[in-house]
Amino acid sequence: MSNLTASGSSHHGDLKNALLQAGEQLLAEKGIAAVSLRDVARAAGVSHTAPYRHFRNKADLLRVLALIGFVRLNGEFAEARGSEKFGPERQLVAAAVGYVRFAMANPEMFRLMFGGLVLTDGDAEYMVASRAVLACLEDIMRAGIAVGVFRDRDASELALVAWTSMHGLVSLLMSGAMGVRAADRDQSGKLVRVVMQHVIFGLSR
Amino acid sequence: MSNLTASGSSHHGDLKNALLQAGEQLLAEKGIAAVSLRDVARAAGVSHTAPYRHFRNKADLLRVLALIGFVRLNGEFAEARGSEKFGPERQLVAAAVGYVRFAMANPEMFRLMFGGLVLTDGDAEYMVASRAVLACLEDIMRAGIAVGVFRDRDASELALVAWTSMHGLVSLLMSGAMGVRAADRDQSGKLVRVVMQHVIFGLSR
DNA sequence: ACCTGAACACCGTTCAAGT
DNA sequence: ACCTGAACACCGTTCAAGT
Repeated sequence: MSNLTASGSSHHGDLKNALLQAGEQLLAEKGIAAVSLRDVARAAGVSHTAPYRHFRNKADLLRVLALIGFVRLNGEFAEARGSEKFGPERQLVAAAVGYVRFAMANPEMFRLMFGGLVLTDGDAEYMVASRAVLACLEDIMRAGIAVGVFRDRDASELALVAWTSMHGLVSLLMSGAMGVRAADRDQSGKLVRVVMQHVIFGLSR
Repeated sequence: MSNLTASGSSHHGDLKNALLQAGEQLLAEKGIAAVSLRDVARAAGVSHTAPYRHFRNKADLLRVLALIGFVRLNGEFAEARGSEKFGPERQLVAAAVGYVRFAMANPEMFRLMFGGLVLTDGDAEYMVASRAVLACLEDIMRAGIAVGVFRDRDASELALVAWTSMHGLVSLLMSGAMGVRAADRDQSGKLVRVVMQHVIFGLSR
């Protein structure tokens, strides 16, 4: 009578991954506020107490989900940096565009990652994951300083400014505080470029 | 037998305000995730169905709470601009410092305002409230352009860059993604100045 | 008009118990 | 080791009913 709900064979070995997969899907579909641990378990085809074998509680599952989000975001950044035929400025713009694209494609994941609902104030894994994002930007800035296009300051300082700008832009865009509706993503591309143009101008010598 | 819970005489006329007041306090104390409509009603000394006379549902109460937050934030900005003896650059730094101070003093309120949990995707009041924040920054930028310290661009464009930067900084700071623990607010003051210095450099001619 | 109490369909979490 | 089912103390929301 137990309905094995789609999403492939799961109930044998790696229930943990099945739960995370179901969680990510529910997060994207129903939004962070509407995702319940019982729903996740249901979607994975197990009883609602089974998740407690693999996660301390609901917050812990969400925390791991956020970490997965950081891995995805890092991938987007790495891709931007990978296009080495571009100069540092264009790599920085590409990173910002990737940032926006990631947030637009996974809005609820983005909220989960930066909404502060998950944070244990000093969670080691979370800090490692988020620092990796900053590190990728630092690489770009360092290269730009070496070539002489960016100001000769601490690379981490410049990276922080860059991250701050693109994060603020995306964050405001997605919160709705900028008055841009969810449907108008085309215009946002232009917005990103305008803002990043100013930021790069400020970071350049 | 009904316990009239502190917070002054409320149960007669303006239950709506009493509920908002209780809501704001609970939000600050227990965090956005832990605030329940029943708790709010309890704190206001009424039954848990009474709030429905004044708010459509829980989300509606939270939405109004967020609007109150914007009023507070605007006050902080207005104060920064009010110090007219300062030039536009220092007014901008003052605004950023005020932004940080507000977020630090009301972290859960800040999350509520920008966390996207409340947004009805085009709520009129929300858009008015958030645009007022941008307008205040625009005034500063316009003044700076007129005096010749900022680049001669659209004031709204420069204001957007400024808002983006300070919001991103505060947002990352508070999410914990920057690895700064909640206790270290002193260092953040320095951080704000460093970032804003770069931003202003980019906005200046 | 404004508030209450019971009721409904949900939660997260715990725990004894099954294989 | 891994999962289940009942149980507990909560939710948000609705609705008939009271004053």
